[in-house]
Amino acid sequence: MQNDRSRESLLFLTDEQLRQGIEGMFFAYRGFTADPDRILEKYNYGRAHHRALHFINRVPGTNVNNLLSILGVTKQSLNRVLRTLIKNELVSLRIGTKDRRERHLYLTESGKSLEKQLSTAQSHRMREAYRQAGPDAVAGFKQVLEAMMDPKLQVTYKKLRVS
Amino acid sequence: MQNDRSRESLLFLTDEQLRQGIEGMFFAYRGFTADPDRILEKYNYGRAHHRALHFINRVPGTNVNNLLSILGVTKQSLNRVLRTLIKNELVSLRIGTKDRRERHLYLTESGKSLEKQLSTAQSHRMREAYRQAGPDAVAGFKQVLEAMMDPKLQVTYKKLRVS
DNA sequence: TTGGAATGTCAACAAGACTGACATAAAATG
DNA sequence: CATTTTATGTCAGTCTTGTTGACATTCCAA
Repeated sequence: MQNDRSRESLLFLTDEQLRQGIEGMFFAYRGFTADPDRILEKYNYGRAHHRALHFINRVPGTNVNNLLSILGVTKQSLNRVLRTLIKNELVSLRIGTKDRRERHLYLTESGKSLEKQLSTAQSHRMREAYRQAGPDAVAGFKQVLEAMMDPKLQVTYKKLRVS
Repeated sequence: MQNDRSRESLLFLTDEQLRQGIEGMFFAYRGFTADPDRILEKYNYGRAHHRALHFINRVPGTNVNNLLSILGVTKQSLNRVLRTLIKNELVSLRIGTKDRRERHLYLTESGKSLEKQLSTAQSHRMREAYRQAGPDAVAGFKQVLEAMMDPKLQVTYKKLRVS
């Protein structure tokens, strides 16, 4: 049974198909980041700033540790980015009421504005790609992406979906 | 007519759907690079080396300019990587016969061996994701990826497919 | 009260991208 | 033949984003 399924699946998974997937991810990711990158450049920010803005917007009031586990970088690395964003008043800190060690992160109005600008640009390309490919393709796209994630990130991804 | 199509398309393209796509790309790309990254670390190479190895393997005998346009980096940046790979005898140079300014790049046996190791690891995850998602999903996945690329890279991508 | 967790900060470093300037060789062109 | 353009390499310097390691502060919890 297991054997039948494997054999069947392997039939359409040629090396060529896999290679196409690999190169597809590589080239598509370039497109995926190209538009926000152009905007970020104007403000002298980088992709790390974008990612922080995106997820603070997605999970307002998140603490630093949670953001760290989503972004998968070291606290020192994130801290540098957050320091800039706070200094420039795109992000605000609120000390936790329950646990006062925790810093809860929020976007300020300017932060929301920049995040909106970035996500609009990125969504525009995504929307166009979705439109060209059609609804069925989009469903498949998401299935494959989800299956490609590390299990832990898959959980993180799904949690974001629910909230 | 244009209007009908737009309205219809917009129906399934909620902000939530687009956001999911964005986060999906972000988390999936992490998974996509995770396995090769672990191997590269052992040899003190980075993603840039992997990309060079991948495309030299894909287009044996490519010249530097062609590789530059595929990778989308500066020659200084690529040169640093190539220098290391040539020094460590993973890549070999041959001066062009027709145009002797050109350097044609090839993988040596050790180069092929490392490339194989990396692509095997990366393909394994891709294969698993494909298997889990199924053939239809894979077709959709590729359609969306292709539509997400910059037009120029789309051409590059297709050229690789043909050769 | 003491240990540990959450957070922040400083210093040092590396990869990998960038720009700019310059060198060389060879092809192409007037 | 002289000049320009192309392909490539290299040096120097900068930036972003990641890393480790060390250490301080705050404060919850046993």
